[in-house]
Amino acid sequence: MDSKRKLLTPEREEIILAELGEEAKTISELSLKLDVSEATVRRDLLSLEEQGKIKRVHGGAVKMKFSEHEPVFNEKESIRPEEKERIAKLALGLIEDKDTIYLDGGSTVLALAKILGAKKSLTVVTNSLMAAAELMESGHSLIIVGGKFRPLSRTLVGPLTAKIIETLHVDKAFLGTIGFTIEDGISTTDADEAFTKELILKRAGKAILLADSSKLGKKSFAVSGSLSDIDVVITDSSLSSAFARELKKKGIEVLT
Amino acid sequence: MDSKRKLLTPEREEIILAELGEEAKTISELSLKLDVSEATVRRDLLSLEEQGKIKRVHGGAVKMKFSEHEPVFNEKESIRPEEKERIAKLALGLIEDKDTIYLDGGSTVLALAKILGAKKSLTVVTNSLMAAAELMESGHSLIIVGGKFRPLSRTLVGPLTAKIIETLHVDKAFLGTIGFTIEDGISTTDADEAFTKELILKRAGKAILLADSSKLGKKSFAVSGSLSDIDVVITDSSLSSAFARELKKKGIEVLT
DNA sequence: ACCAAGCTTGCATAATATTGCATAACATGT
DNA sequence: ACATGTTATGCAATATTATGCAAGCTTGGT
Repeated sequence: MDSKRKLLTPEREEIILAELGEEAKTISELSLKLDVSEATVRRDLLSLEEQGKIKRVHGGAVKMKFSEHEPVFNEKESIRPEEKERIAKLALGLIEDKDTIYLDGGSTVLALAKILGAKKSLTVVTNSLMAAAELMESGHSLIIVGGKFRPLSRTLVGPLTAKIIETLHVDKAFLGTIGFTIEDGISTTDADEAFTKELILKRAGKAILLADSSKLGKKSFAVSGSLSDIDVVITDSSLSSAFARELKKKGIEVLT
Repeated sequence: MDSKRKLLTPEREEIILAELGEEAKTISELSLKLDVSEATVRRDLLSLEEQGKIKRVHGGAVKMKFSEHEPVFNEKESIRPEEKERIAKLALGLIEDKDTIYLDGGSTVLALAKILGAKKSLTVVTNSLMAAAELMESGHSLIIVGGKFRPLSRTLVGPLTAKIIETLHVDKAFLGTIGFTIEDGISTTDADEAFTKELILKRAGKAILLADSSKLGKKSFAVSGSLSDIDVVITDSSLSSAFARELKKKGIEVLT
């Protein structure tokens, strides 16, 4: 079993994933198997956790359980699943254990909700029933913002959402959007939806926009806040460099 | 059982869940099986309870009835589906088109949510995500009360629910319960849940309790309001006539 | 009211994680 | 080939977490 040749990081990660496929493994088991120090195994596991592929626990790690629970709210097919997933993984890297975060509606943010199992002891506030369904059994503390239900996005929106949002503060807010431009910032098709987004922008320590590049430069009907409310934009690699430059000029961090 | 190495926390938890799937287990049984101290078993059980997966009882633990893997819509594990359905139909008769109603958690109220399609232009306020899922595409206007998510009942509970409930008024509130006695009225296992029930009782024109006869005379931990807050009780036919007489004496309408 | 069994809490200890740092391996440009 | 900066790895000191044990309190049954 033990090959002489030294294994590269991605090879080790592959093996780790395969091992974890069957059952949980301890650090020492993996260290022995891979013939590297436990410190290195920990670093590998850390990296895999950042990618949302595994969950570290005291003493070892387990594979992420794709909670294949019943679709309380059945899901529509998302258009670019792999890009959304990549964006979600970048967003995951911004979250620390014990954070209080806000999750907005939209399929990209939903992709983030699905991999939140990699973190511990989060307090998640959301207006998205899809995200809520995803997190029901995550073990994280879950707070749902009340309000009028908007069937199209399956989110809670409108003036009533202010009642709860205004009493809370979140460390990081992850928002989705329909359109995003330099001039107007984020915009959506529904005024109530925009209203709620604006509320949470004010209550968030850090506002993080998740938007695949198809949203950039597009403008929709109802505008929420301004560009200056956004701290970070996470998007995919087909972002034009001109757009990226503009954002950075405004002091917005860009991750791709 | 090859106890070759130390088990990781999630492994233990998984085994515990599997064991409980069959029947209730005592702490000492689990301690023996997992080869850890009883203190550790208790900590594991505590964690599982926080996740809403089990319920701890004196001497051991049992699996939660509303367990994660159970499909929401085939919630046939409800103990008496046909009686709940009959109760729901009676409740439906109290609802008029264009009413504003409140739906509480619990399987009996959920049965009512499932047949609300028979009515038109309702405004439905609820703290139950199960009911919300049911009504998502019903065409009725849907308002969800925000708050802390309680996995056990899949409802929103606690102080935050007050933020929205207190700004609303509903014509009729349909409540479920764990226990119902002449002395104390309705009672549940969770203080936050009780708190929210009490709130809605104050904001409802008419409070209607849906309770199959197994709930009557039973008393649980946390009491919500008093008997005088209830206007109507809908139950099944195996209600004792003595109990019915007591209720009528207090001015409560009884439907069976 | 009593007792035994079970629960909670605080604490000591062992196991595991994290961090900083030194070194080795690697890549890059000259 | 060499020097140089970068990354990966291992090691060790320190911090954190999990576990078991024991004292005191609570529960449930008689």
